[in-house]
Amino acid sequence: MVTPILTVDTVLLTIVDSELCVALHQREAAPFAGHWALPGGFIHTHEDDSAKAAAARVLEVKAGVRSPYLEEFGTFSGPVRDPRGWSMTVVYFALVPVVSQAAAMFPVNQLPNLPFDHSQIVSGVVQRVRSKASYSSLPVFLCPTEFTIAELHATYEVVQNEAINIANFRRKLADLDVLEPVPGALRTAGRSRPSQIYRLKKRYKDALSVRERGI
Amino acid sequence: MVTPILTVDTVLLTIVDSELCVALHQREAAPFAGHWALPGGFIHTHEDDSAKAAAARVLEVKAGVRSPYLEEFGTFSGPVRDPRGWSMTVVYFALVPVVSQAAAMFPVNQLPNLPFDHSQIVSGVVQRVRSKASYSSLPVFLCPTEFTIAELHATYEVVQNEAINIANFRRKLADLDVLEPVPGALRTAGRSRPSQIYRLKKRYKDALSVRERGI
DNA sequence: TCAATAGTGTCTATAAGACACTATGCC
DNA sequence: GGCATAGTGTCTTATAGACACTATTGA
Repeated sequence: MVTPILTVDTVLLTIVDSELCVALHQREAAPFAGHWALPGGFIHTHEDDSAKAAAARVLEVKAGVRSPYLEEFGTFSGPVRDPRGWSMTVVYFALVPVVSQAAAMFPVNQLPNLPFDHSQIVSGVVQRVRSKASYSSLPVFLCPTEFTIAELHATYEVVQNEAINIANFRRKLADLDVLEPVPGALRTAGRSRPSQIYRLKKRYKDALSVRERGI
Repeated sequence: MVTPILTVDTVLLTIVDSELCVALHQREAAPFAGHWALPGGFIHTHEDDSAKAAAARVLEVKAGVRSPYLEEFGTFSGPVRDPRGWSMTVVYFALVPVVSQAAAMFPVNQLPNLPFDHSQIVSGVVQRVRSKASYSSLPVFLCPTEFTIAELHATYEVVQNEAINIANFRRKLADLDVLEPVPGALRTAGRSRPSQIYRLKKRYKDALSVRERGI
């Protein structure tokens, strides 16, 4: 019995210029050396405590990103997806506010051709993120640690790819109960009323708050 | 670099005497030979087209169950969960109406001690199934191919572990639009009005219908 | 004081939940 | 006819969505 090839791959998402973007990495080794692909790699059994830990390591090494929101998406496997033989990859997705220079970011709907089944993986993840955004606090992980409601609202609109009524958004956001105002912190932009700055409550630092009925 | 041990495990659920039950299998080989555990095994790269196909094969061989509703739950991995070394398992869960004699069924809240992290896996799957039941047609896969609304209602109540108003249940079930009446088929039980027999519409044979706002 | 964005209040439409009601079989 | 369960109608309450309104700053 031949042992399958086992890897982890990561889908690192962030927003650049009001567009949802994914990090790609130029492969160094065969197969597909030189091609853009998702940051991925083998599990190092001597240092990784889990597949998720391996994914976190890959993100740090290949994209310069540390401890983002990280969630398992699922596995992809089969005899033909990798030319080297029967393979399985465990896919994780991560959301970060900004990305170091180490990673090249591509808008999710203008991707180059990707090797393996990476195109399919990205579109699956984007679908999942859109879906979870519609009923949870997931998109806050695309914002910096401190932000205004207007900024978070814009983030939701980019992820959902549709206009969201800001008044109702505020109400539902209050229901989620994930944010706290930074005391005394206001942001002044132009000549309008300054807005309150918020941050995530501690207990939601790496958890989601979920609503029964949509945002 | 040491290659991880890679397996699939399955959580086969069904309802026996109004209780949600899981199939366990007595392990033949070490480690934990003789212990009750989830049906699982290695991927056979020469015959399995995917990890999911491996899970389907395991279910057929170890539990005598063929082509049920089968969904990936997630992976569990790490250096200590298997005494043989760094391991990963991909967990799939299956829902079936009845179970062949091949499998021993245990109520999910009266399980024996299970090896590896199988207890944690079962409770995770049960939580996921309960959650999906609350907004989708998932529990129909626990019913035989033909059933009455009352039977399906009872199934939902077992899965959700709470009373569901039958009148509202009918309305929401109609919204899901997954069932069709079997023409002319009625079920008579006792001296009351016979009930219409329904079956799944073809296009939902292995897909779910999902509602925005709960069942 | 006016422009601009922050933030609140409220009306309407729709869906959920409770529950009374009718329907239809067998005894 | 009456018992039992199938199945429907409808009233009340909660939530979503639309949108008008007030608040607060800088220019």
